[in-house]
Amino acid sequence: MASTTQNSALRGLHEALQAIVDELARAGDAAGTPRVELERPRDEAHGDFATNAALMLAPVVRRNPREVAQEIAERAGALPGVTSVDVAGPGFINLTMGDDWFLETVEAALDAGDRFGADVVANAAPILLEFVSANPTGPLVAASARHAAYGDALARILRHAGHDVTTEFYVNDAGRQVDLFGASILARATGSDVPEDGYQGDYVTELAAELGVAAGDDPVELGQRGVAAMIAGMRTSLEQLGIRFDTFFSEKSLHESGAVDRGIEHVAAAGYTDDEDGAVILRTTTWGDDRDRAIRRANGVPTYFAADIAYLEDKFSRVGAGGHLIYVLGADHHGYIARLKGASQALGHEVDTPEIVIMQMVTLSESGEQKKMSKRRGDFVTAAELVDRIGADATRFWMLERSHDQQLEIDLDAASAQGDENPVYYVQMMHARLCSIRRNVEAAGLADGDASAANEPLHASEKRVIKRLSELPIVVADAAERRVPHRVHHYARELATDVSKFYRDCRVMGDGIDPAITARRLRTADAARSVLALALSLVGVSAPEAMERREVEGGEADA
RNA sequence: GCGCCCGUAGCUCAGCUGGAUAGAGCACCAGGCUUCGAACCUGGGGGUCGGAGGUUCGAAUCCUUCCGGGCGUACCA
Repeated sequence: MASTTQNSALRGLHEALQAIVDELARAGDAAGTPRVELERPRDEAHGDFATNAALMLAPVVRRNPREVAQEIAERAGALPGVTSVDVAGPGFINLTMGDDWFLETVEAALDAGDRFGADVVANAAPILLEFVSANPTGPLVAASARHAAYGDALARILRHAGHDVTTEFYVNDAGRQVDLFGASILARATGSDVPEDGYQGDYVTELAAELGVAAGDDPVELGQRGVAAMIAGMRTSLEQLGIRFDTFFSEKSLHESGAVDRGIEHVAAAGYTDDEDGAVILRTTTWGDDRDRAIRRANGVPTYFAADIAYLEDKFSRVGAGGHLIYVLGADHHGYIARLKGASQALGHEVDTPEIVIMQMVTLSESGEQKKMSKRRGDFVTAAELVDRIGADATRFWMLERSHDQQLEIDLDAASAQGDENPVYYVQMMHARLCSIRRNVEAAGLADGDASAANEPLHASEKRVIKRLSELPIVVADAAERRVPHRVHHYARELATDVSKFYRDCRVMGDGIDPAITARRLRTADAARSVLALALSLVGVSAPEAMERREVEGGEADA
């Protein structure tokens, strides 16, 4: 059982409110019980937290919302940490918390350390998470960096939330495209024309030189060697981003092991296929696909989709009963959803698995102009170039700035800037500043003061930081359940902003500051530092203890 | 044609499992450094949440429809 320490005082409050509502729902003979929300009111005058519990419950028990609110409020007022409750508007319940509650929250965050908000999911099923899976016929492109940043952050968040996660990269090292790649390499090496639909980029020429290609080489074998080289390069690019996959899964291995043939037999034996002029067709329209799909051609060769079926079956066997599959696919793959889910059911699995997340496109712009990207023409920005230009932390931070179902445009001018335009440095700076405060307090020998002797109320800015800290477990749970790592990115920025205000209003040490206040504020600063570092780590961004001092621009200010 | 995603401030976008006066960053204007890091902070201007209907006590959020943009629609991989 997860301890309340890890789950924070806020989660405890949330659960207590839910319990009150559950009870009133039962008492009111309601069919179900609504899920109540606990949120931060926009206006701080409304209290520290607010809940829509009464507004949710009222319709279920067919009573007046304000009346229900009054009833909930009476009970909520008795909850630990709550100092006052009031009912406002149509039936909002506003809660104000006492200083003790805030101080406990700080201690809870410090006790939990990097396990704060961990193990928050109820059903921690094992998850096999596949992402990137870029075609190995070229280098990793900048767009793939979005998939990489998203998938890796999601894996980190899911693990923190309690899931056992395996990350996987599916390598399309089989089929016609690999042969075509080999033929393109050979053509580049020998100076002949690249085949139609072949790969044109300069990287192919470079690769040919690297591989020491000679005129008589076998294009098929060259294709395999080329793929191996591209995968090695992708691994390097991913590692520059701090991303390491648990497994690279070879499509070719499915063909070689006979798994593809077995998959075809499996769905055929289940009675879901038709023979069409010698080809084997899977009736995916049974499950909502807009057309049936060939899995074996008339010439006997299995299609790409047949390998997908075998891969799906292999994944199911590895993740085990109760396990869960997540595919992260590009927007240009949305047509796969129906057929993949169809294949899953043809194999006898449940409807809602595998889960497919569609990532929208990302584009890069510079000087107000969008950069074109075409892999065939070889005209693209690689992930490695992007990282060289703006750095790994900025790449990951920017790639996670937006929801995955939103198209994203990254302005390279802003992303490579060292100043205000670049929020990643703002967040890191706040972390460095908190580290600096601790260093200063330690140097002054004030780090071990008695915080409990502090006898003035907490400043609003200090309370605001602590409220934000208390929300991390909820943010993690939400980001994990809804597969939205950008929530954690935004959380980190909000926390950084709160830290900045705390820094402004609550000097930790200095002349005239009571040592007890110094001790208490240092606890808050330490907790904020710990949670900020944790949030950054969940999105794969580093939390430096110090940053290079930035020189004053120009210098003519004094002139 | 059909299918999926999107349309919120000048720009890039949060908010979308319905709730209080629609937010952030950037850009713009005006201020602020003798003390823990100014990569910062304070204030200001800027919105028919693409349009129109509907459901609801309440809609940026749900439904219908139209308009606009992206992507897809292979016995390619």
